[in-house]
Amino acid sequence: MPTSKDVAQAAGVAQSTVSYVLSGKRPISEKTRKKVEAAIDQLTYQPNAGARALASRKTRVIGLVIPFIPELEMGSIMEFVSVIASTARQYDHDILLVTDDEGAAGLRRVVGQQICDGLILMQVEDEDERLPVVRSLNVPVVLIGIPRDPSGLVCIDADFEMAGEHCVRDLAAAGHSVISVIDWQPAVMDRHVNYVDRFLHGTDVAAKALGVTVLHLPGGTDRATISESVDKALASTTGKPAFIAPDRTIQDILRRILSSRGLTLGLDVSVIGSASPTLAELQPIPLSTIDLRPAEVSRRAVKIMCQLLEADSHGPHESLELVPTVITHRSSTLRPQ
Amino acid sequence: MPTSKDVAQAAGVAQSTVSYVLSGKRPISEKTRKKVEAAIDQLTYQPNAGARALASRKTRVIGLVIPFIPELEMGSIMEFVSVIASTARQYDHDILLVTDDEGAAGLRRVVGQQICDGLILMQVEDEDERLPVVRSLNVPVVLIGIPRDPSGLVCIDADFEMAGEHCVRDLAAAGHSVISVIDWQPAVMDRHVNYVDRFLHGTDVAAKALGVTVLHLPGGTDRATISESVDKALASTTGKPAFIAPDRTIQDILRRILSSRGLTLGLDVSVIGSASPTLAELQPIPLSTIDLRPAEVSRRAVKIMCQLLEADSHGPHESLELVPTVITHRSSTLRPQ
DNA sequence: TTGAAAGCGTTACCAG
DNA sequence: CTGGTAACGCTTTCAA
Repeated sequence: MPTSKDVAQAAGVAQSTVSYVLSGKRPISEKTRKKVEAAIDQLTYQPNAGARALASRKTRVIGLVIPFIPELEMGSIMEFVSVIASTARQYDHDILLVTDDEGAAGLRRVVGQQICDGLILMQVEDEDERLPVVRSLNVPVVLIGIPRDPSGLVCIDADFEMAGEHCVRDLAAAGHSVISVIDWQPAVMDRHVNYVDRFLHGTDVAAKALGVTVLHLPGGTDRATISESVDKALASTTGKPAFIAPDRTIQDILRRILSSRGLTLGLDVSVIGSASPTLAELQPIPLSTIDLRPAEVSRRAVKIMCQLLEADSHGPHESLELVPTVITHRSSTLRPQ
Repeated sequence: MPTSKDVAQAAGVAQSTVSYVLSGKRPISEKTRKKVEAAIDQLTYQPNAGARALASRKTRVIGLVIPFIPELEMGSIMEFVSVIASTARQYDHDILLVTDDEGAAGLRRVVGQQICDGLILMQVEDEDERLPVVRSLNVPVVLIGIPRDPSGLVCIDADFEMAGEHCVRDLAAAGHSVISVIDWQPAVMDRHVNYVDRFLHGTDVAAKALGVTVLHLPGGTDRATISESVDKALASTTGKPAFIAPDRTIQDILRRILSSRGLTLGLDVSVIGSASPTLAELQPIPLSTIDLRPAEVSRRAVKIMCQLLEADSHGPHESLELVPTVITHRSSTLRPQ
């Protein structure tokens, strides 16, 4: 493997000049730049990351802490991971995976060994045990999710409250006055992931504003619970029933229950739920879809991180950004079941 | 941040001794080891990864090349990623994400800059454009998937042929003499991912051996295509129809089509397909499930990689390992739709 | 069993 | 605008 020394020799300049050509940190005459660049791609030189990190104290690597929760929708996590990784590349950074099963020790390790310059945490919970650690870590950290106490932290997430409002407004606009919200699955509820409360709060706010009734009914992974919830919903609705089902697994079960009762989605009953457009293409949610825009959230998380790294003013930062959610109307493309 | 020099000073030994205590590459007296260890955790010393990489020419990082194919089951990719990352940690390595949208250049970059010591490629296709690159890369590479020409490469994958055989045998044992295979979705078929052919070949082999008939019918993401396939299947079966649907998205559509025709899964019709155990839990596939054991494939891929890194005999290696698939019988837990 | 010192390949400062 | 050189923090060889 050629080194910058080899390049310098080949170009007949000093090693530092090679470095400056690459970094652009000082003016270089057109002539020597050409010479150096020629030597670089003749030798197919690539700078050694370790040496660079050692000398510059910057790894250009961002640690991404991925959750390991079997109950969670793996597909949606992957959407974050994938977008985060490609966005990082756009800012000339790489992504190192930090699995959550290493726990807080893992965070200390990657930061302590200076394997990465900053951390992005996914699936931040209300009272997250990792928070005290990251606060003390002295590197930039971006949270995807809003903990109960976000003070001193940089947080970003989808605007779940807006999503909840969207849903209720959309159904109210369609003429529904009683709307049933099927909760997330218990595994999610129990973890107190903060977005659940925000979403539900959004539905309540919109309900109050519009003078419609919102019923909160338990969800679950078994037909029985949801079946019961559907019973309750149908009993308390006189007109066409309306459902909000934010959890994708539950949407699926709900859809089957409704169709097994002979209710045609979009015709006899309205359902609205969250899904990314691509996924909605494959498994359409009837009527409308809330797009929580995971890709946009991911992109912004990386962008914020890279700005923090750029600035690297080592004082603690604090910010809270909510990415607007959108409703995608899909009624027209709806195929009756 | 404390350095090994600080540790050495605090322990009253040479810097090299600290290094040897950590690496265990030469015998250390109990006494000095104690002193050094005390100093290490008193200073909360952690070795600097960059410096270590520079001196030892080993980063202890493995590049994981993740596919970006929107049509693909994101959830199953995440299962690989997640297991690969935690297994790597067990071998004291980390995982760096390499997104496939960087293409072959990305591989050259991470290896050239010596950001990682080896590469694991996911979703290897029959004629994969990345193969010539990795062959020339001079670092250990492990492929998950079997390309048409695996010479000089280290490959590992689920034994899809065995999976195909399993399915046919299972259905034949249940009394079916005509079995319909619904193909993967076209997006997958078109990429010529090698496992499709292997799976289908497996079904044919078993069919021949057992004297049953296997029908190959087109799959897709739209109801119409699959609906047609179901028509054909029903027309050519006299007894209880049997389906094999390896693609998860297609399973879902198939299931809905069958139930909309009043066919109760497991009772009027047999369906068998692949699913990870967790997913099967949520959406039980009637009769049986083929478990392709992605976690096991992932673990072995990492293990092989780490063995190659250990050995680091720089000659090209070649091996081909198929992880046995299993059939999980789930009939007992089946809830009729 | 231990210590001293020479790299590893960059970056960045100090001169010119 | 460019060159020389001292770090950066570790590993490893050579000596003792």
